[in-house]
Amino acid sequence: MTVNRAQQKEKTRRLIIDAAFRLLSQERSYSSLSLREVAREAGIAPNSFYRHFEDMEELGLTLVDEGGVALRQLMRRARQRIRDEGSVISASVETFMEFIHSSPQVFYLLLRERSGTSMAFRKAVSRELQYFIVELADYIQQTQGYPAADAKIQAEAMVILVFNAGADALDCKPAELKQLTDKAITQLRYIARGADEFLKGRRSESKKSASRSDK
Amino acid sequence: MTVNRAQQKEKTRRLIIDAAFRLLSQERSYSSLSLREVAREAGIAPNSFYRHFEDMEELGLTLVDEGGVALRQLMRRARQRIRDEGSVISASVETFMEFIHSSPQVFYLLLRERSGTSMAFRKAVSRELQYFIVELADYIQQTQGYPAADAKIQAEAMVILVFNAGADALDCKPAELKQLTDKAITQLRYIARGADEFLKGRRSESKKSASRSDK
DNA sequence: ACTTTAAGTATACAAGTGTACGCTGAAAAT
DNA sequence: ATTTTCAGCGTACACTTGTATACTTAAAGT
Repeated sequence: MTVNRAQQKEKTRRLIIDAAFRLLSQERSYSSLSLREVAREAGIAPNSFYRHFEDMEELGLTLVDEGGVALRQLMRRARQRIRDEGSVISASVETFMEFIHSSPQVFYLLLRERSGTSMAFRKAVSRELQYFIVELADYIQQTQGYPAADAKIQAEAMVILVFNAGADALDCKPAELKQLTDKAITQLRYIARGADEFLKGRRSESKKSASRSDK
Repeated sequence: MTVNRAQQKEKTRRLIIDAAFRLLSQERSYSSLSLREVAREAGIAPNSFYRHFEDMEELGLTLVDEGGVALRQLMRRARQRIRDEGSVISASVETFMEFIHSSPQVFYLLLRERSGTSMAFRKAVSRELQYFIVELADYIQQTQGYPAADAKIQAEAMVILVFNAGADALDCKPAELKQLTDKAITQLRYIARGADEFLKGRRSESKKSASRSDK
C-alpha cells in the first residue's frame, strides 16, 4: 500500500509537535529546548526538522496555536459547567484548575512565553488569552449590562488572577489545591462585586438588570 | 597603595553582578545567559567566576536578593507618596510603573523567574513579593479593619494585577502607558470596593471604621 | 624574611549546538 | 517509461559551552 506523500509529511510534522510538547515540563521551558533535542525525541534526523519548520521559533508559534485550541475547548467545557452549576466564577476557576492538571505542558508553554523574551511569542500568547477575555467580557456585558470597556477591564483582571492561581497550583501539594482554588474564587468575587458597586450608579436609570454578579 | 584583598574580591564580585544585570533585557532572560558570557561582560576570565559563585544558579539567587532590596526601596517611596497624595491605590500603581522604567532589568528578572524552570528561583521571587503583599495586607488590615486572612487575599490579588500591568507596560508605547496605569487602578479599585462590600457585613457591630477603601 | 593562601589567568578538552552540502529512494508528474 | 520532486539522512564544520588542571602573583600570616 502506497501512502500519500502529503499524509506522510503531516505525520512527521505531528511527531515533531508532539515531541516538543513532551519535552516541556516544570523544569524545562520551550526556549531551553534545542532543535537537535526535539529531533531526537521525535525520532528524526536533525536536518529533517527544516523540512517542516523554518526554525524553532516557527515551531514554538505552532505550539502556542495548538495550545489555543486546547484553551477554547476548555472554554466550551466551562460554559457547560456554568449552565449546570449556575455560578460563573467557581465553575470557571475549577474548570481551569482541572485543565492545568490534565494538560500541564500547554499551560507551561503559555505561562512562560507570555512573559518570555520573544515578542512574537508574547503576542501569540496574548492573542490566545484575548479569546478568553473577550468571551468573559461578553458574558459580563450581557448578564450585568455594563459598558463594553468596563466589562473588559473586569474580565482581564479575572483572567490574570485565574492564570496566576494556575501557576501557583503547579507548585503546590494536592492537599493545598482546594485552598488555592477558593482563594482565586474569593478574589474574583471581590472584583465582580466591586465592579458592580462602582457601575450600578451609572445604570441607575435602566430598570431591568439583575444587580448581583455571581450567585 | 596596597588594596585590601577582601575589598578587591568584593569589587570583582560586584563586577559580575552588575555585568549580569546589564545583560538582562526584553530579549534576554537570566536563564539564557551563559557563565562565559557574564564573565566576558564583567571583564574577567571564565574560571574566575568560580572564585565568587558556585554556579550560575547561585549568582541568579543573589540577583533576586538584590532585586528585593530595590523593591523594598520602592515600597518606601510609595509610602511617602501615599502620605502626599492620599490615595493608596493610584500612588502605589504609579510608583510601581516608574520603578519598572527606571530599573527594568530588575523587573525582567523577577517577572520571568517568577514562573521559570527553577524551583529555587520561583521560591526566591515569591519570597520577595511576599514583602509587598504582607506590607499591603497590614495596611489594609489597619485602615479597613478586615481579618488578616481576608486582607492578605485582597493584597495578593492587587500585587498580581500591578505586576501584570507592569509586564504589559514594558511592551506598550509610552503613549499608551497612562491608559494602562488607569486600567490597573480601576482593577484595584474594584477589588478594594468588592472586598469592602463583602466584609462590611462581618464587622457591622464595630462602630469606628471608615468604610471607603480608597479616596 | 619566609611561607601560606587565594584571586585571577591560560590552556585544554569533551560535549553540545545550528546548519550547509550532497545523497538516496520513492512518490508524483510528465 | 522516464523524469522531476522532495522528505529524510549522513557527514562535516565552525562555534559555544562548562569546567578540570596547572600556573602566577601579590596580600596575609608566621
